[in-house]
Amino acid sequence: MVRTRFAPSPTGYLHVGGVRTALFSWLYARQQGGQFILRIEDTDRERSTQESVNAILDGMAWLGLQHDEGPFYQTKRFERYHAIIEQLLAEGKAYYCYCSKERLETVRAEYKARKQKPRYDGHCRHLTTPPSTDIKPVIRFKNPKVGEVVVKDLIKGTVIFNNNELDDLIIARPDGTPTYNFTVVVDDWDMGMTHVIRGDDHLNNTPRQINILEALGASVPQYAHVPMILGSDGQRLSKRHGAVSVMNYKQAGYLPAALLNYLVRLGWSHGDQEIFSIAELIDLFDIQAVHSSPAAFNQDKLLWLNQHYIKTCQPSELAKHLQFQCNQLKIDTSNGLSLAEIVKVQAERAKTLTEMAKNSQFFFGNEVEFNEKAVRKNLKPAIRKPLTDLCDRLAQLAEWNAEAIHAIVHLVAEQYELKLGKIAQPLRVAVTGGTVSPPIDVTVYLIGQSRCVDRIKRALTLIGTDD
RNA sequence: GCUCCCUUCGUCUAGUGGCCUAGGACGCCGCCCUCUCACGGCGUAAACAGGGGUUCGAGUCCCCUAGGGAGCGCCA
Repeated sequence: MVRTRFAPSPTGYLHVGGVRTALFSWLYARQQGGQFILRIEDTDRERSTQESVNAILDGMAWLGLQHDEGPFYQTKRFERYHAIIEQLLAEGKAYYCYCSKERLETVRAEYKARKQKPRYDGHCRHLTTPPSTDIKPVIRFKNPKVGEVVVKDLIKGTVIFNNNELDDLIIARPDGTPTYNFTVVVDDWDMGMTHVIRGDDHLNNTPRQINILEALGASVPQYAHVPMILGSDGQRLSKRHGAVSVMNYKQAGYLPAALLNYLVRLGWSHGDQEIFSIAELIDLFDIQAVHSSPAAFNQDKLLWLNQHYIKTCQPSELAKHLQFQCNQLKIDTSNGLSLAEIVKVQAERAKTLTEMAKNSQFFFGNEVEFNEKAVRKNLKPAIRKPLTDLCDRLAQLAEWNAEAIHAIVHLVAEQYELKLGKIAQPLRVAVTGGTVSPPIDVTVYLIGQSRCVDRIKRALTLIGTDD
């Protein structure tokens, strides 16, 4: 049974890079009929917060990346870690180190001066009796001094590390709390992880973890180190590149399906296919086909995908998302107009739901805000008569539907020998306040008869008298 | 500095020795459609980092160089 996990540390928001890793992990588990586990790595008590935990949980839920087990919290597993540390100590596979931080720094500097990788020199490795010192010791793992560790990475291929490059890492602090490289190992082992899919910044940690695993007599999982995501400038993706937290994307009006589709195509592809449903991904995704090189995040392409999903999403479903956006923007939608109807006509003219909400404000409320420039340009004296006429005809229209409205607009245009645009655009400004909207007939139809008539009348009062 | 990773259009990518005068997508630019904005359709420009090998033949295999990145914590 395949078991994968996502193991973020709750020290901030849920980053899109983390989401991509989680997605890969989740897809692999789903595809293999395995299980996906969520683990919160909160051993850094200084920086871990409940808000961050919530952000992770909320983000994963929003994206629909459901875990089968967990969330497990490392802070609740300290007894287990202690027990393993005691065992390693007893077996002579770990030892107390009384070196001062100052000494450690000196040692590192010395290695550096000798053009070698800075590391611990194993000073306390063979101590048989504790030295007389006030220093509370840390506990270090006895890393093998010779031989090599071969990592058969599903993405990076075979990577070989020499043990003499590795030092004896600290597995417990003076206060007894375990450190990262140790807790992951114990957890992955205890939780039966068969595949460890994580960011490639952990590739260098892998040989140490494998050594601990072997000292514990545990089996070594398969590894897949996924490259990180770059910003548009080729640097590691960070806040200064814009939104990096998944919740930012929710707020900004992106659909989960779009984000997921975008993220999966960053480093993975299936021929020339661009659009993938979740079901297709579960079927087609191949962890071994993930690129070993990093990829840059491209906002424009995400926007394109988002619009694609907006255009293809069920109106009733989209309406919920639009409602969320309207609430955020404090747009009152309680005037009875169906959001699903609005969504149908606005889908092809919005890349995000936030944009859609903003561009749909004229559908709500009674009053409309007239754009000064649009009024000046389109509501000129010459249009007064045709627009008045149009208004009357709309007011008298017995059957209020887009076809009938369409016919009336054309009729008035012909009557005054105006090109359609010459009457449609002033009408648009009159009923929406601006120059941009869906086709004028459906726009007028959706706004409704009485409101349209009221708005046109008001627009008529804005026309200057200088003719 | 050391160890490890990476390198096809601006970006995401196809490509697994001949099908490549390198394909698709986003974006850009142009044209068409058109009542606005869009959608859509069509089209243009745009890349194998450099150098050596191997081979009849290399984007594809090997080596070197250059460039980029990660790690080298009592952070995760």
